[in-house]
This record gives sequence, structure tokens and C-alpha cells, in this order.
Amino acid sequence: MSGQSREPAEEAAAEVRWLDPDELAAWMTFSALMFKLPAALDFQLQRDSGLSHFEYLVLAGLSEAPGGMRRMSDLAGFANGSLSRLSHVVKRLEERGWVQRRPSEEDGRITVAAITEAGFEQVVAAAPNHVTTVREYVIDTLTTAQLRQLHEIGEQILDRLDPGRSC
Amino acid sequence: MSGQSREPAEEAAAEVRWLDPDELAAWMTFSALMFKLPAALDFQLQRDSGLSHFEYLVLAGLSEAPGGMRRMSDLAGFANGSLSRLSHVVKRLEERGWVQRRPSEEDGRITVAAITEAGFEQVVAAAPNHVTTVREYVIDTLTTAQLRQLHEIGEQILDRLDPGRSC
DNA sequence: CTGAGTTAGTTGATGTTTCAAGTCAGACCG
DNA sequence: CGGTCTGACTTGAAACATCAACTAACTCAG
Repeated sequence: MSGQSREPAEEAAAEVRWLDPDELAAWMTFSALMFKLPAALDFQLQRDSGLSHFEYLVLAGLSEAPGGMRRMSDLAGFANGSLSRLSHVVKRLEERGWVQRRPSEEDGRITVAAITEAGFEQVVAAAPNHVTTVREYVIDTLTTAQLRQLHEIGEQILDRLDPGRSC
Repeated sequence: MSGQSREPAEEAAAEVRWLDPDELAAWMTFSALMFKLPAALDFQLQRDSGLSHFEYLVLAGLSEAPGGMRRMSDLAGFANGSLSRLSHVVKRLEERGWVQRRPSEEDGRITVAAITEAGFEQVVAAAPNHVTTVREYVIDTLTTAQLRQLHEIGEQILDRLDPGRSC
């Protein structure tokens, strides 16, 4: 708070449009969902495959890329994480023998991560259970219409969060 | 994710219903949303008020409780976190002078956390910006119908995640 | 009233994420 | 060419979360 000049509470409150009961209820639900669903997915992956969701995304991102390889910043974007976080995680995955890194030949600044045979087996083993869980928790709870709605709602919010992601 | 059939660990793989393109697209969008929206909210709170989202929820949960106090496990549920996590966080909030803890008089096992005057000012200062951000990113991007849809979708998924939460 | 069992919360070790700083390669400008 | 600038990472320290072990308070059966 310290950076800003704040008016006393009442004055600030006067300008704020608080959430009405419907809005609040919807937000509380959605907000709880945003905390619990990732936790549930993480739990399932950890239990069944010994992977965090982030690690799974990294391996999945590599396994579906051409040649099983991808540059770090690309992967970081795919897995929705910072480059620094990815770097640490890939180091651990490398220690477990599932990924290898080497500098790109075209541009020495770029690091290319490549999935190994063992890493590929790991994703192939993890994917069925994971997809089944995603179906169970999300996809199959919704009607086709709801899925379309969710897709659209998601796009709208993402556009607002990060304007200029589709230009 | 290519579903090649393999020998040992995958009697499951043959039976898995992979996501069709529409399902996959919807899931990817929703999934990105679940990672980016919390991060965006965290960022806004951190920048404007020096609080993590979890800390904000703790203070907000106290400030709206009768007497500004609430027992730990109750608060933990409200903020969607483990008791252990809450305990560490409340310790830090206590060091910052925003919360106080004391054992309950009725039952000595119970710890009651109470918000201080300074803590209350902190939430009051943080809330307007936070609500405005929630509006900007979520509520005001959606039509009334979409908000209702999102509410319903959220409820359905939460029910599946944690059956028996409304019994 | 005593001791096994349960509940509520805390703590310290461990692991993960973030943040700020650092390295190294290529691009650009004169 | 040489120097500065930017881009793509990596690293180590600090902040934070999670996990397992622990303590203290209550409950209740005998």
C-alpha cells in the first residue's frame, strides 16, 4: 500500500463498484475452482506418475514437438512458467535422465531441450491416467454447450489479461 | 500425445478416450486461464499492497468475520490452504503486526487469530484495487448470462472434485 | 482418575519457486 | 573491427510451501 496516496476508506470505497451478490457468488465459486482443480491435478499426477503438473507439461510439450525437442523459452511459454523456473525444473529432469540439453548450433544463445527415450516412456505412461482425470473432473461433467461456453469465456478473460496475444 | 500401444504398464492405454480437437482446445484455454489468472491477481496484490493472494485472503477472511477473529482451521478452509501453510503465514503476518494469535478460552487446543487495527487498515486499503482488478479481468469481461454459466460450470466441477461438500 | 485415542495446531527439514545478478552469444552502429 | 546493446538463458540466495514429526489439550472407556 505504501507506494500510493490513499484516501480514507470511505472515500475510496465510494468509487469502487463492489460485487453484487450474484457476482460475488460466481466469483467465489470460480475462485475456489482455480485453487482446487490445479491441486487435484497435481495430486493425481504425483500419485500415479511421480510428476508435478509442471513437470508433466514440460515432458508433454517436448514429446509432442517435432523431433522431441524445443527451445527453452518456447517450452516455458507452453508450460506457463518463467524461464528461470523451467531452467531449474529441466535441470532436475535431466538428472533423472528424462531430458537432455544442448546449445543450438544456429544460435549459441539458445538452449534446446530434448526428451530422451526414458522420458518419452514416462509421458506415455502418465498420459492415459492424466487425460482420464481431466475428463472425469472437467470435460465429462459438462455438456457440449457448456464446454463451448467455457472455451469462449476463457478466451475472453485471457484476452483481457494479456492483450495482444493473438496479433 | 500419441497413443501407441505398448507392452507392460498400459492395459489402460487402449481404453483411454483421448480429447477430440474441440475438447482439447477448450481444455488448453481453460488450463492456461487457471495458471495465468492467479498469477495476475497475485501480481496486482503484490504490487499495489505488498500482499500475496493467500495473505490477502487470510486478512480478508478475518476482517469479515464477527469480531475480526476466527479459528485457524476455519481460516485455512476459507483461504483454501493447509493448516500448516496457514500457520507459517500467520506467523509472518503476526510479525508484521497485522494479526494476533491466542488460545481459545473454551478449548485450549484451538488457536484464534484476530486481525489488528493495522491489519484492518491494510485490507481496507487493498480491497478496492483488488475488487477493481477482479472486475476488470473477469466480471466485466463477461455478460450476465456468461457469468451465470461460469457459476454453474464451476459448481459442477467442484462437486465432482469433492463430492459431499454440500451434505 | 488414568491412560489410549483424537483433535488442533506448531515446528523444522526438505524441496521448490522467485528474484536479482551474472554469463555468454549475436546484432547493430560507427 | 571495437564497443555497446539486447536476447536467451543459468545460477545462487532468499522466500515460500509441503511433509512428517511433534506437542499440548481434550474425550471417553473402563
